Amino acid sequence: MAGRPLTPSTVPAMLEQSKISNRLLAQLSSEDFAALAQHLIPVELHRDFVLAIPNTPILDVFFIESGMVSVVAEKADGRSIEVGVYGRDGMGPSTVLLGSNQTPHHQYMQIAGLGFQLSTKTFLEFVEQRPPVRNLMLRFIHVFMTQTAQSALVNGSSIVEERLARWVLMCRDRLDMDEFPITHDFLSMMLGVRRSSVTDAIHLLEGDLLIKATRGSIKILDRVRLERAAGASYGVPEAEFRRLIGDL
Amino acid sequence: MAGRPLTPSTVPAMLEQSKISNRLLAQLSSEDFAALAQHLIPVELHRDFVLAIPNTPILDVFFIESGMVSVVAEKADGRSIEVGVYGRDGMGPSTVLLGSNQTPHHQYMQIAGLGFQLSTKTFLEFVEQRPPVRNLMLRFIHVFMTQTAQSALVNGSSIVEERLARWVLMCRDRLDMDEFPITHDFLSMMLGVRRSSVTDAIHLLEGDLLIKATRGSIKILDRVRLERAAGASYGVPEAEFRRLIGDL
DNA sequence: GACTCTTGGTACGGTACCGCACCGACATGC
DNA sequence: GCATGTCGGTGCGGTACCGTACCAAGAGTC
Repeated sequence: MAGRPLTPSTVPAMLEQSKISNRLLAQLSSEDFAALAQHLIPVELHRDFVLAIPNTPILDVFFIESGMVSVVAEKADGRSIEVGVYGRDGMGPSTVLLGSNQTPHHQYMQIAGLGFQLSTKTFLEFVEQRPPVRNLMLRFIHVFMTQTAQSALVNGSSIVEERLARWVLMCRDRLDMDEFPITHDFLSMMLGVRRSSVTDAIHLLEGDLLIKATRGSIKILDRVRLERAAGASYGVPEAEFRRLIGDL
Repeated sequence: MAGRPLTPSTVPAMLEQSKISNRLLAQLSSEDFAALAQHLIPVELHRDFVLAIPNTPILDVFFIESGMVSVVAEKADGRSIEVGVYGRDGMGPSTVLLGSNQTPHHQYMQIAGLGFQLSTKTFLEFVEQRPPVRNLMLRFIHVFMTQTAQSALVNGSSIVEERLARWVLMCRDRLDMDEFPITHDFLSMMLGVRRSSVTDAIHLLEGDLLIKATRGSIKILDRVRLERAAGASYGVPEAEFRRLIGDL
């Protein structure tokens, strides 16, 4: 595959599967990958880039190479909360695979990155013809559901400090950096708490030397102890991912 | 179909689709229903009947005719919370359709009822051959995901009184009774709060004459105003169900 | 009728949040 | 240099919960 001469139809991307970060694309058979690659348009996904508007037809789907997507549910009264995240571990909006061409949730880039775009129509036609691809995508959806359920669990039973530690770990898992740009204000929307509650929780984790926060950025100092700080909030969906898809 | 003589292979159930309560089975084409009906074993589902044990192979799936299933996530520290419910509106454990033969969650009958059982293997072979059936099931999974996301949202941003009102409404939607058996203790597990917080919330709703609680039972007095009390906590997954499947 | 178990009402102090607000530190642009 | 906007630290009173505990009312058993 590599080194095959460029032809007009393959100009947009001469992709080598071995260089792909996306865990789903990396899992495909080389044939499936080659066939899908023809449709993948490399795109830059800037911060706040919108992947889905609530209750609006989803025209394109995205495989994430880097950066992170927040999936956010909003109440009629304006309060909102993150119900899941994905990055190089997934694709979305995955709801199109379940026969719904729209979702009640927001989806936007929380951390800027790169990805591949293709039309929903093309994607669905493709997976329809390739059951193994479809099955892989469905397993990802199961893992994502588990993550949403975990959010429901911790939102109802864990203190902010633990939930913050979980969020930082989930972010770390999807980026290859120990430091990433995020403001207290955004975190407060993700966790569904007051901005100053986030500030307090950050100070607690900083006091234990687990993270170091600077203006607009958080850096992980001690991942192992950070997992301990997250306690039972972290781990279940991550284990499901490894069981059903592979290493994160 | 009706009145066809009983033969050994069809003895377990001579089912008429028009008499089925389950919303998914009712949506099937008459052919698909007839084919599936041969595999359906009518079962009584007593209170606390277990449909899924966490991280344990799922050997059978169930279409619910009456009663209600709680899907419960549990943290390592023992705290647990309900992440979804289903009854005649669905089936489960639906995760088998996503290629996972187990789930990290508990599933058990919260309100006793009736249903149909069939082996996971038979079910998966059946849907594999019948795309319309499969697609219907996947749409149900989308709706269920929406419900879990809504739980994450309200657990993080609504007071107990609202969440209780939501739970009562979800229960009402799946049973045809305005009164159903449930203790404060069970509700406290479902909502992830203290038992006496449930008692307090019940008293608030009773004070507004929205419900009437007696020992081990809750009765709805005014559904319209109860929806108002639930506020933005209730409605989103229910709208998705109507959009993608039909009347509840 | 006495016993036991389940269920629900109530109370206590404690705390993890809340809404709101203010101000200083920092970054960007001119 | 100054202006403007973003971001984070802090404080205040308030409240919706918490953990724990005790007791009474109802329901089933013998």
